[in-house]
Amino acid sequence: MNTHQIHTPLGAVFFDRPAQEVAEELLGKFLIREKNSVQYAFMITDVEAYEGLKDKASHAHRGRTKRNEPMFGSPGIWYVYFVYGMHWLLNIVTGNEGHPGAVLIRGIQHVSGPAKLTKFLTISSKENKMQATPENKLWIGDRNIYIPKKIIKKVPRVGVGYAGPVWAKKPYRYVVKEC
DNA sequence: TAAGTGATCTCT
DNA sequence: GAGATCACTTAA
Repeated sequence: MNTHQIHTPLGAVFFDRPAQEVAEELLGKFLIREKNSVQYAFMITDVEAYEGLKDKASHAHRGRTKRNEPMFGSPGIWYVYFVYGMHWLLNIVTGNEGHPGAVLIRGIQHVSGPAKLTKFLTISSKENKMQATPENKLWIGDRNIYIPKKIIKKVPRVGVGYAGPVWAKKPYRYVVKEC
């Protein structure tokens, strides 16, 4: 394909860092989906970080299983899993191979809610473990937009009460404030 | 506020 | 193999 590339695709270098750092910087980046040779780009506005084995809210905290295996994989692959019998959730894997970490993409402009997002972009198990690259028709691009720290809200993650008071309260959800 | 829905994980 | 749980959404 010979499309004019206005976004720089983000790769392993960007994602091989702590999930909290990647999460915050993902705000203002673009989630890009290609359908029928057309690229659709949406600015990321809401994310959550899941970092390391110690994070009790993370799927990885009980160690490696078949389900959470992608979290232990190389930075910049997708971790897509099924919950509540009906929803797919999209995560990008962070940290080096063997170190479990991921950022849940909760919202893009005009689509709030992690399960609505995957439905809207037709994301499911097919994307699990795939590299986030243009070739795979689902990736994250940088259009060099700067989100001022002032308008980033840091709040507790959603639906993680089971993690206990300490981990449930960590402000690992990053949201771009509405203006 | 509660139900829907099924894969996954943790016990027996 | 059984039972509980779950990074959610929608309708009431």
